[in-house]
Order: sequence, then structure tokens, then C-alpha cells
Amino acid sequence: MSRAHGRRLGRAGIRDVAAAAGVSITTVSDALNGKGRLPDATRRHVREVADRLGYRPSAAARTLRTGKSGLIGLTVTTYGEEPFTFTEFAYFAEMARAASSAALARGYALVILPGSTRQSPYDVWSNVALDGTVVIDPSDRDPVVTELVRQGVPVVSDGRPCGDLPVTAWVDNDHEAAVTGLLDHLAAAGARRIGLLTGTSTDTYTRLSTEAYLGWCERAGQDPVYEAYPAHDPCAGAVAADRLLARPDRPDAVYGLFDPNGTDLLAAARRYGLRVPDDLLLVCCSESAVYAGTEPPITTLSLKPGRIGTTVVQLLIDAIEGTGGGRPVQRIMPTDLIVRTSSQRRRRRTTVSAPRSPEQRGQA
Amino acid sequence: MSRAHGRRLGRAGIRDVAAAAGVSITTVSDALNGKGRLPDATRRHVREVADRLGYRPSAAARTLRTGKSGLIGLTVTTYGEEPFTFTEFAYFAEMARAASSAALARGYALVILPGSTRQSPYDVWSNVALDGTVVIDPSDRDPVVTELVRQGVPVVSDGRPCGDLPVTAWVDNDHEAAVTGLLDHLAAAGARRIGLLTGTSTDTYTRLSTEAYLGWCERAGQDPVYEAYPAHDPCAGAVAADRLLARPDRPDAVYGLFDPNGTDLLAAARRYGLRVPDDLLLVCCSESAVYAGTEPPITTLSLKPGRIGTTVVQLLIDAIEGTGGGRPVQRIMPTDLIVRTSSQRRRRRTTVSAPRSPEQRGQA
DNA sequence: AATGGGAGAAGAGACGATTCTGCAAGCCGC
DNA sequence: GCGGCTTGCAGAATCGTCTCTTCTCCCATT
Repeated sequence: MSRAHGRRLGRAGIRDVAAAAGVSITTVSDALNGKGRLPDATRRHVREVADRLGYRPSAAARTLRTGKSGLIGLTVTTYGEEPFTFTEFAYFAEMARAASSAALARGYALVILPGSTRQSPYDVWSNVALDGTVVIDPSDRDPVVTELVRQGVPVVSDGRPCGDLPVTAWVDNDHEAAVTGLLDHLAAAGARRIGLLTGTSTDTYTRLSTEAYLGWCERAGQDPVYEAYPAHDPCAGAVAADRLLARPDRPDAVYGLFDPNGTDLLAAARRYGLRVPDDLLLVCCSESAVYAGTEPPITTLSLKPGRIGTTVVQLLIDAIEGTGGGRPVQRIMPTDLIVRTSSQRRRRRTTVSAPRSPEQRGQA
Repeated sequence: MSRAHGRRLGRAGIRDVAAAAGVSITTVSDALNGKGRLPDATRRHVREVADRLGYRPSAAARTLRTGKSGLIGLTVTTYGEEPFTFTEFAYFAEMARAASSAALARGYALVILPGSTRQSPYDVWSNVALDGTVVIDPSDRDPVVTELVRQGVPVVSDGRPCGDLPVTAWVDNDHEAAVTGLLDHLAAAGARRIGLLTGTSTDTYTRLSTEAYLGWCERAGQDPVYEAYPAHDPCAGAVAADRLLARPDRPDAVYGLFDPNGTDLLAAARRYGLRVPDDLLLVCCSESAVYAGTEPPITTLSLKPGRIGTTVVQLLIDAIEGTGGGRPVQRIMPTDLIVRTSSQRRRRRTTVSAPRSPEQRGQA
């Protein structure tokens, strides 16, 4: 069929706009994209006609021609078939939210893609044109990452990549400083023997945090007291917390590396009749607001996933647009210790029931 | 330049595969896509060569040709410039997680897109080729939805659409049944006057829930006792909770429509010296696990966002692939009342502070 | 022997935009 | 008045894939 202008259903093409405006395709493209040398009158006219016809350029055609899709992949390593891990849900959710915001602000959209499972996710990956990808906690020799880098697609990781994974850039917290600072805080609150609840997996977060703990212990002249458990198992945490408090060399303060450790440890402390913070100081790493409302409120270390997400996306887009300078970049982000009752040695005796104040009545 | 085989940087095209395998482009395409009439030997050979060259078909070209991108948009209405609303974060996160899983399982990927703000998000929308879109709680005459439907893109909404928004299908909870059941539960626990903490906005969730409450009150012969506040304001909830408990006709049970209402009401109750559940029964609608750990644990109504997300995506993909039958579909999903201490009248006497005579007068 | 038909493979457009190149005017200085 | 410059626009190639159509064998049937 050489008669190509069959007035297809609904959607107007650039040809239709050109015909309706009495100009060439080139002129329409230039007018709409602010390129070329055109008088404002022509530009306005073309825009007007395009609006009237409800013209939307085909994203696929544009992507094919320009090689840029405006799409950024977002991947998390998965332990089951679910794309988010149970224990880190709050972290991921906040990180993804911030990343999405940052991407949209610069004209990109985020595509949620499965991590590198051994299943069959390759179709989905090669079915979408990506300008770049964010990977959260890539594993050692992640095949997807390797493949993407080979194709020249920029990859920025949240979390220092293990091994020699050739990512374009990465962002991570200063886990060393975070753990050291937190242990100092506990020591200042009177802790003599600080325990650690850690994980058995080999990701960088677990590894760096544990190493920082061991280093601190050595410097402080304290014997390490820790229990490790498979962090992706939602039940194992409570058991490990119990084990830690059942030890003969029971610690008088504990730091838990994972989000649920706070409640796990609190429950374990209750079982052993330990009062928090009087008999046991508690800190855990968490993004959840739960710990502001527990009894007592628990001090948490926040990794500030929002800031991480924003930074990761900024670096990625810089790399995509060539703004970044081309050299591999790594960015270390600070953490936030939110100090609550559980890590403060008996400040004042808080009365259990709140004092009734009739003055609280604001509304008349 | 007719010399088109410039051995571009890295990426092999279908032409390169054809040349390397000594066959035509057609044969390569057919071999890799399982189409055409080819002997297995040829198919294998082509696949082998393609693998060796690390060939990945161009998603953009395929999309342009076939008209299918394998991409599904996900939109939430925004109140600020953030893509998620504060009060409904947990709901959105879980819904998006489930939707993403369901989409990936059927070979589609989710693209996170901004809701219809008056800002300038049109670029992003028209820069991505979508096979369909999920919208969460679309507003009355959402321009993006209208535009998409006009272009023939299927749109499925989470939440019954207001007005006559022409969505392809929608999924929602049975809010009427949920609220009625919950109020019955409170009444059975001994509540005589049940109050409501609701919102001022006009979305269907707020509207349907409030109407269900009013209807129940009428049937039960109880005067409605409620306070409404702008739900998107994170501070207003606490104030409204306070107002509700300060009323002369103070309710002896309250249902809060929004996630933070539980803690807001709990705090307000403490300020007025009301014990939960002895003096005040509490239920709020929330997806957060916080309420299992509060003192006391609070009964929550879960909207089961995971089920909603899965269903929405299934319906959308059915519509995209023409599996659904073509007629508009609406699906009503059940909710889950998770009963905890806060809505159970004095099971056993917990030894707290002695019961104080409730000053029912309140207002001086 | 001629024909029909099926298997195997190749040719040649689309798909819908971007963009490089080129062409016709108009205007300037000399 | 003429060459060279800018301005305003059009032609046509190209991006990489899918797919409709065609073409050639080759064997079995009539």
C-alpha cells in the first residue's frame, strides 16, 4: 500500500500535523522541539495545529531515532519471587519514592524491574529500552549488571558493590562511622559490654557493619559478643535475639543491624526480666516510625534512604547525560542516629500516667 | 551513505546476526521469535550466533513496529510534589509492590509516573509508550485519564472513579460493608456512642466510608459524632482527634479513617485520661504493623492493598491483551478487620492505675 | 510430462519520529 | 550588479525490527 495516510484510528501522526498546518514534517518537528531556524509565527501556528489535533509524538519512534528513552530501571535483589525483601521493606519503599521523585524532576521515569533471579526475567529486561539503571545491593557478579555495562548502559548502585562489579558509580552510607558513633554513644550512656545482632549473609552492609563493630571492640578492649542469623528469614531474628540475651556473658547493650531487631530484642528482654534502658540499652537500624511508639521508645540508626535514592538518581542521570565528567564516582552519605529512651541511662523517672492538664483544651 | 554496516560501538543488530549466520534478517527474526517455517537446525544455528554476538533486540524498534511496549504506568494522585501521600504511604507501597510483582509475572514492567498535577508532567507522560495504566484514586475529571482513554489506552483504577470518568475497569474495597461490619463489632463490644474521624476531601474512600457511618448511625438510632479534617495535612489529624474527644457528647468508641489516626487518638485519649479500651474503644484504618506494638495494640481495618494491586494489574493486562471480553469490569474486594485489644471491652482486669471517675461533663 | 503444493528462505516495505543536507530567496557591501 | 551571507523551509535518509509477499526448489500426484 503506497497510500499511507489511511487516517488511522484516533491518533494523529506528525504527517497529519504537517498536512493540516501546510508545512513539512521537518518544520513540525523543529517547531515542537524548539530546534531549527523558524520564525515565532510558524512555531506558534504549528503548535496550535498540533494541539487542535491532539497530537502526541510516538515515544517509541523518538526512542528509536534518538537512542534515548527517558527510562531508568530500578532493581532490588530478591530472595523469593517478591521484588522486595521483608526486612528491608521500609528502606526500599522510601528509597524508591525518593528516587522516583528525583527522576521525574529531571524528566525521567522509573521502571521497576526484577533483580537477577535465575528464573527467566531476561525477556522483561531486554523488552524495555533503558537509559540507565539503579541497582540496590547488587550481588557479587550480578549477570544483569555485567550485561548492561557491556552494552554501555550506565549503572549506579545503592550500596558499595561487592567484588569488582564494574558499576558506573555507587552511593553508600558511611557504615564504619555510623557503627562507631553509635557504639561510642552506647558507651557514653554507660554500656560496659555491647553486643551485636548481625546477619550471616555477605552483603556489604552486613560485612562493613560487623567489621566496624569488631574494630571498635578491639580499640575499646572489649570482647566481641554477637549472634548472626539469616536476615531474610523473618522468624530467625527473634531466636537470635533470645540467644544473645541468654549468653553467660550477657551484654548490657545491644545493637541490632536489621529493622525488626528492635522489637525482637525488646521482647527477649521482657522474657528475661531485663528493663530497658535500665538493665539493657538498645539500638537498632531501622527506617520505621514504629520505634517512636514502643514502650520504651527505641533509639534507631536511620540510613536516610531518601537521600540515598535522590543521590543515586542524580549520579545516574549525570552519567547518562554526560554531565558527570565520565570518571567513576562514589558518594558516601551520612546516617542519622535518632536517640530515644532505650539508649539513655535513667535520665529522669518518667511517671507512667500522664499528668492531666485541663488547659489542653484548645478548641472552644 | 549506503554503507550501513559501520560495526557500531558494541551493540550488534539483527543485521549483524543475519550476516554472521549467513541467512536473511527475516530468518533471524523468525528463528528468535519462534515464528515462520524453519527447520530446527536453522533455528538453533541462528540462536547460537545471536548468543555469541550478544545480540539483544532493540526494544524501541520492536515497540515501534508492534505497537506493544510491555510497559504499564502507575500513577498516584499527588498533593505536593512528592509522588506519594504521607498518610497513605504504607498502602501505596504495598499496593505498588504487589502490582509490580503481578505485572512482572505476566511479562510487563511498571513505570512510576506522576499524577495529574497542573505543573508540567506532560512531557514525561508522552515520552513513554504505555500499553495501559493503573491510576490510584483518580480525581473527578483527571485530564491524564481522559487523554489516555481518548488515545485508546486501557486505564484501570484503584478506587471507584468519581463522576463519569471513563475508565476501562476499576477495583475497590467494599467500604460500605467494611465500615458497617466494624461499627457492628464496636457495638458488640459495648460501644454506645461511636465517633468518626474523617476527612474533608471528596475522594470516594472518604465519601463512601462517611456515608456508611451515617447510614449505620441512622439504623442504630445513634446521633452521628464526627470530626473532619484535611487528611493530607500530617498535623491536622492530632488536632482533630483532640477535638473529637473534647466534645460534650464524647464518644465511647472511635473509628479513624486514616492511617495515623490510631496514634493520634491514643495520644488524645492519654491527654484526657481515658483508658483504652476501658473508657474508649479504638479502631483505625491502616496497613501499618505499628498498631500491633502500641500500648495497647490497636484494632485496624486493612484494605488489603496487595490484593487490590494484583487484581488491578490482572484486569489491566486482560484488557490490553483483549482477554477480558471487552466489557467494562468492576471488582469489589473484601477488607480485613484485625481485632486487637483496643476494641475489646475489658477482657481481664489489667492492673494499671485505678479507674478514675470519668468527668463526662467535659465542656465547662 | 506437466502441475500443484509445501517447505525454506529472502525482499521489501512499514512503524513514526529526528536530523543532515540542500535549495531558494532576500539582503548586504563593494 | 554580483558573490556571499543569513533566513526559512523541504527532501530524504535513518533508527532496528516485524511481517506480508514473493520466489525458488523439489517431490508427489495426475
